[in-house]
Amino acid sequence: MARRVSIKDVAQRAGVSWKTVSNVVNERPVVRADTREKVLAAIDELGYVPNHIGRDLRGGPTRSIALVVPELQNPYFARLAERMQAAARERGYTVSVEVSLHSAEVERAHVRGRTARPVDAVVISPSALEPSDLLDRRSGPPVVLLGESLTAAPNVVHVAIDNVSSAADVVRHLVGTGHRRLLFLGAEGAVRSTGTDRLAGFTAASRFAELPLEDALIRATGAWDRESGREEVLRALEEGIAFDAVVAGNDLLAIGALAALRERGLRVPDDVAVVGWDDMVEAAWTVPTLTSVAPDLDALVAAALAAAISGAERGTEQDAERDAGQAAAGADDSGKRGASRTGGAETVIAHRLIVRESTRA
Amino acid sequence: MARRVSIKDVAQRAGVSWKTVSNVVNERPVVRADTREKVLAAIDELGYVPNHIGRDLRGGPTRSIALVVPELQNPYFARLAERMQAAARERGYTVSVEVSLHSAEVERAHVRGRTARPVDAVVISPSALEPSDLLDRRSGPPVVLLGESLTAAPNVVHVAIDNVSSAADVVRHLVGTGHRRLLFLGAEGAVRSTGTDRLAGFTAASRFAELPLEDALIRATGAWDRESGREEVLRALEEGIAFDAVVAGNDLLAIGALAALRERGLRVPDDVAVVGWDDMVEAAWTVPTLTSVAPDLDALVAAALAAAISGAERGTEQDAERDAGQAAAGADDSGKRGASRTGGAETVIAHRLIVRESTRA
DNA sequence: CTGAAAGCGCTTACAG
DNA sequence: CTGAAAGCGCTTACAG
Repeated sequence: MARRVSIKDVAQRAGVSWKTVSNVVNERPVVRADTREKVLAAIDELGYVPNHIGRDLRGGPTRSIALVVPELQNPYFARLAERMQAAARERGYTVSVEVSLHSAEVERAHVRGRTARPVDAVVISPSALEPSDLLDRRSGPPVVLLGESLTAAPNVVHVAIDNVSSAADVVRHLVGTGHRRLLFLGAEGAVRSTGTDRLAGFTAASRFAELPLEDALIRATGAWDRESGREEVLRALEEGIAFDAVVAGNDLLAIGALAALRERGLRVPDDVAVVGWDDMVEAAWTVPTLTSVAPDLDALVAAALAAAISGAERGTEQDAERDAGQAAAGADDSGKRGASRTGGAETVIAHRLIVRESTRA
Repeated sequence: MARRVSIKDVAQRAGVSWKTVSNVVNERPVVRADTREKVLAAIDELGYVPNHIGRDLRGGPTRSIALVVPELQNPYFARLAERMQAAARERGYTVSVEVSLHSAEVERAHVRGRTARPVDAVVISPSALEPSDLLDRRSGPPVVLLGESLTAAPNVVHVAIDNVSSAADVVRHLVGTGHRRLLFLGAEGAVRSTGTDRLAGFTAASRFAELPLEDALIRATGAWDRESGREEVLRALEEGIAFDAVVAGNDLLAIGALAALRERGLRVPDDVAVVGWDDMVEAAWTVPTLTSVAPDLDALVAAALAAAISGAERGTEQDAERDAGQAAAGADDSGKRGASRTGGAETVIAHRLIVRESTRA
């Protein structure tokens, strides 16, 4: 349909130069009140919205952040995305939700800034990313990792609950309600991840409580979804492994466990207790309802956003410094930059165990 | 961190003019093979990704589509978004997922193209949008409405399952399994919507089957989520309304109904059968599992995307035509434009009723 | 307080 | 086949 209305249309309508319109839009205090009114009126009549593309191209901050999640099928990520977008909107930022579908390539591209549209920062819940992807990068936007510290790398910070202690909390709760043979669902490979940290906490606490820790009680799953959880619990049952509780790496796996136990006629929590992580909304609606480790989601979103924005603003400053430096004399400012980029900051988010029917004594 | 690598860096590295790089990137067949190789090598070494912002600003297609959904908390929308983004990626388009949180203002802004970054088309699952929002607009991107035809408007098409007949299918299934007092959950207001169409089909089929249709059996809910479904069923029960089946406007409401019935000691499906719409993944995991109307999601995504892309391409052509016309003589090309913009196209997506435990005889 | 200039990265005609 | 020019919408110095 008709052409988009540009700053020049507004200028013409208001009878001023189009640079003046820019001054009004950007709330620069140099415009006389009546000129300002005229311009505002014209903006309103024409329904003008500044085209951010012009600004973006101009350089400087785009005020946009990419949120990269492995999938949106997992309601935890869906909720996270929804909250992050709403919270960012309030702060004048735009969040573009990118679904990686567990593709290392997609994750890498974002982390390295190899995307068609530049952003000021990327918040990523990594799934296939490897430490080297973060260490190798010679450039790229500030990165906020949701979850474990894959590795310490410059310009990368982490926001996560304390997965090791939350796992210990889970074990304590289970031991306190009389369970001893705990099956861990969702063991993962070598790269440090949410799963490896939860397992580490599980193992440490189990050892401390002198619980059995046979290999057969530590189970990997194909994926972290309902069906994988169900299949792995069925498999354990078929193998004749005895256990009186399932500690699942997330709620989806736990829901699958619930289904497997029901299929085999085992009662939850009487025969087997079940716990998960994430406190998805669904956890309050399963039969029986599901005990789960709940991250303080508001805090998580706020911290991730704050880190992204501060990274974005720092990034912009640095660019300014660097440009200034280059313009001045091509000076080597590596010292200065190194200082402001010390990475490895980790924000720990509070969590609590929401006890529901799947683990009552 | 370091400046983004631009087309000029590549040109310098390859020892050609930067316009030649553009020719290579855009696969224009005017570049000699060895020049081309050199450029490709430089692109690879530098990790150059064309900055789409430059293209966007240049005008013409951005190859990006906005998908506006009311919420991501509803797993149906989350899955839709995930699929749409993946499908679009395959076709060289970008999908930006925008959560409106049921805000009429946000929905309106997108439909009118009053957004900070222009897109080629918008696919929207409207929640608060009114017919006038579509009729009034004098400009804006091609719109694909997911769901009912709010109204016939130029440059707006619809993609949806046949909600009226799917509701009739639900009633037929219920009558066939011996149910007569059906409670409808999720009645909505005056504006035509998914809910009103499902209710219309429900009402028509009920009348045809000579089922009771008292006002008390048609229930509105606060929202279309689990808790609203639960509350409304509890309310109906408290009012002493007798019913032997619940027809819920979506699966979330149905899951709430399941919980309410369980709380009151009613057995599903023996005492009360329950059906929903959407066939969310969760429907296969509830207790009992939930009978649901499943849209052919692949077809829905494909149709919505095809409609958006064809709208986008048509839009671009028109712009070209218009510009040409203006350049030539400021000719009035309204006739031409009117013809290519005839709106009101509706694509009907196949659906089927997935029968699960919540309605077995 | 307002106006004219330069430039962000790219593409689209056009000239050589 | 390759190069130089203009312009998309905007902001950021700078001049009047």
